[in-house]
Amino acid sequence: MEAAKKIPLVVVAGPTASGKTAAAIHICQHFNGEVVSADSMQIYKYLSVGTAKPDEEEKSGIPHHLMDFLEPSQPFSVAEYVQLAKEAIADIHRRGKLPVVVGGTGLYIDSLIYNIQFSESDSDPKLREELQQYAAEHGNEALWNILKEKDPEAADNVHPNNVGRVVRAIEMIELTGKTKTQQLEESRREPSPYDVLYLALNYRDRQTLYDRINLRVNIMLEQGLENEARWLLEHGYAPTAAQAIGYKEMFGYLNGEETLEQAIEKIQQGSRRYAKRQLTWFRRNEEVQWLYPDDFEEKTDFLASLCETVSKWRKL
RNA sequence: GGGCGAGUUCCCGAGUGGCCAAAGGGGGCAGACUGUAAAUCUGUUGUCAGUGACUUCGGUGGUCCGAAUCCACCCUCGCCCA
Repeated sequence: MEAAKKIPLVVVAGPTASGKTAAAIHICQHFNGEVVSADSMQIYKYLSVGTAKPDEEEKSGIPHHLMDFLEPSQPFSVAEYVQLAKEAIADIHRRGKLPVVVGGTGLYIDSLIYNIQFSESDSDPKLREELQQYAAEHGNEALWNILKEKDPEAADNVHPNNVGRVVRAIEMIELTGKTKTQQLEESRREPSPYDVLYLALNYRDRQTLYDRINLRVNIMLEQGLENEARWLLEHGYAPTAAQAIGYKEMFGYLNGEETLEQAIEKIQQGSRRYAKRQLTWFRRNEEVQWLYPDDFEEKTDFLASLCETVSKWRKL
């Protein structure tokens, strides 16, 4: 009903190595768009090969936002992402262009497009430390029981072994005086300012996706993943950046703890498992429109079909 | 040619007469997910049928009420002696 007033926005999601980047750039070229990255690792500078950032040639002159702007020594969070992405989108829209949100970080995408409100207070490292310690000494169950008492509903939604989540739920209460359950509810009160076309790429044949992943890892190595990993090791990195697949596995090799072959295998396997988790995330969202490149003989046919989907949506 | 050791479910690996469809780990599959999210966590993993049945532990044949577990022969691999 209010759709006309909302900001139109296309999301191109999907698992790693599914072809999101190329698809998004294609959309931008045909619909006068600009890319807003929704990737928790491409935000970092210097981590380029390993995060599969598009190079200048691939970008084809399309502006890319929220990519390649943060030092690896800096931590980052969803809340910050949403804040920055909102600003970027508003700016793109103001200039009469179409924002195209591209990435595989489901949490970032959904928090952004469903307009999740994050509370002011964020985290308390000291408290986290204490709670972690408590779990280590008394058991995960014991810590979980504390949560169960303060916020039964939140407790029922988190497994005792997921200590990080249990800690955060308790932290939320300590920091704000409100339970996680309350805060979740409050976070969804603001309606979304966006009119979203939520696309996600996938392959009908899982093996095709896995083959693409394995191949891409090999290419990353040829393109200098090792050097980027070495750079990270020498210059230091925040816990956030330390999680990036490709780098953490290379550290073992660089330290002489394992062979290059072992590292490569781990990277490929880690990437495959990551892709699976991404699929689980996007699959549960009924709003997502799935697109399957392997339904088409030629890549150009797929891209044409993609444009058609976007066209139809724009005419609504 | 002789001696010894090993062959277990997708992989590694426990199991040495019943409590074994077979520990544990890996991998696979499925799921959860609101300030670390490329992270974290959960479930499941012989087949079929809903408390049961059926096929499996290199092969074949035996012993036994009963075998992955014992015996015989055979095959394959590893090490040692020729």
